[in-house]
Amino acid sequence: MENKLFIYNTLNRKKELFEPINASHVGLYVCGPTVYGDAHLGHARPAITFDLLFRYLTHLGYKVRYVRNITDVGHLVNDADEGEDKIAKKARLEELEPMEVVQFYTDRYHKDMDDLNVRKPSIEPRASGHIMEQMAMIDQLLANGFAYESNGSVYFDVEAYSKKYDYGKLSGRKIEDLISNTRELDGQGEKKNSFDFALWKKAAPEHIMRWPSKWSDGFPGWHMECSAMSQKYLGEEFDIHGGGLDLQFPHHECEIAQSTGAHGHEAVHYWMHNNMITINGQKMGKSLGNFITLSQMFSGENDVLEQAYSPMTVRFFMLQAHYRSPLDFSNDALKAAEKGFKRLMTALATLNKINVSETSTIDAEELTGKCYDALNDDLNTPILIAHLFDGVKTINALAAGNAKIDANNLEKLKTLYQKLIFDVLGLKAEEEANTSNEMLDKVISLLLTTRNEAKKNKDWATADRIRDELTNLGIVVKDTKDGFEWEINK
RNA sequence: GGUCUCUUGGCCGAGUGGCUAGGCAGUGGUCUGCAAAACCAUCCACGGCGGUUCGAAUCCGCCAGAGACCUCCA
Repeated sequence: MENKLFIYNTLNRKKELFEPINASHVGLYVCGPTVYGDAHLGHARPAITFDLLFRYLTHLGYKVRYVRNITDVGHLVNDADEGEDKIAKKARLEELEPMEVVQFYTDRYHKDMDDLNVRKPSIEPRASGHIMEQMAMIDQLLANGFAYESNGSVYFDVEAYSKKYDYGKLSGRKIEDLISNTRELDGQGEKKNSFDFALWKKAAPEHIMRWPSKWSDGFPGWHMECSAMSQKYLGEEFDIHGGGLDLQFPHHECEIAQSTGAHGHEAVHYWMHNNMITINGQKMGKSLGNFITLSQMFSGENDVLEQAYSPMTVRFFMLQAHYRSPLDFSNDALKAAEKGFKRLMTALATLNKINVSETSTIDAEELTGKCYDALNDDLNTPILIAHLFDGVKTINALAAGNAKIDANNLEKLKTLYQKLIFDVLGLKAEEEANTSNEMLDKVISLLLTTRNEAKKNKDWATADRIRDELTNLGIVVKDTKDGFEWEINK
């Protein structure tokens, strides 16, 4: 395959030609959700970004193993909760088994991802199912002298690591800066240095989720799971690791330190980070309480929302911005995306009705080249979509008879749109509500047929009355040349 | 406080040292019995002040404003 894909590598802060370790295979790891609540708009960003990457690499002919984890253990809550596990906290509040909570929100997450047409990863490992692997890696770090045990917990020794390797290379941080900038946290007294991080944490008595180990009854530290699971499924060295920009430090920095400390070399060749979703210019986040869940987006049930937005509207909205740019939520922006998406899909339908000519005023090859150039430039979907909209103008001109296209070019154009819109961008036609109710469809068709007969008889009063009454009921009537169309207005 | 990023037209959002981004909205038009929808055309721009340059919105500096990370976070 021709390899022209450039990826922005956070490690070097520049776009680099993507060259996989194995010419035909790609290993991709992405940090997945912590399943203690519904997924919000922010979760959709990495899911869609790396779904796009997964789809594009597959489209290019690579065999991709895409691993996206489920975090169901280990993350500490804020200090008010004294280190209680997030999952355990939720479980206590709702009097459910921790794993019941995990299952509930994992299922909800999967439903949201399906709605967004996000393809399932090849492997979706859970942290709780990989305690052994994490303990083994901790052993390795202890043996290599980059970790120490303290009061039943095990910590990563950042100072020792820094003597040999560069801690902070990913996020551009220096040890000296870290020394003065760490606040007091639970268990600080057990650590040699404030910036050391937990590999294994001894569980407090009230802590429900715990596993026995040689150090203590406890649970793995915040960052172990990704290092251990990526290694297990993708090897000690693999191609791409992705995640949200907010995970760059400390999470990904710690992952690098853990993997390097355990194996003597780095694991990841390309680090990719998607930017944040903001609302009124501020990050959308759980702790800020300003998030909109995906199911709320789809149903419209949130005070911030002026209406419901379909999953494809949300997906298209995100693809219209570059994944490394912050993206601000607003009703106006979503409405614009909704209309734009509709225009694109309408043109796609038009494309199938175009007549072939002997000659062609259209060069499909040129448009194809532009589209792939955009994708190859660090997945520049806004540019790609701009080119697709230029193509929409062309398609409409063809349909109106203002341009000509031969069979060869038409076939190329159709293939291009099919592949890019469905396979790569992962968009899909959304079923109109009217097809879901056959009875309603028949009744309205009857009414509109009657209306058309009235129109033929120039009985405008009757025709308008039917249209107006339907409009009052929330049904929009659209006359066409050979009949009518209708849809339910939201 | 430390590190870093950003500032584009009514809104969203690309890009670039000189050549139309694109979408939505607005305006005008085609179509229609009228409308809606669709389609066509079109207005509006690069935070402020300096500098480099033949030429900068694009490079550099300063100022102003916004944000991210430094703590679980997508």
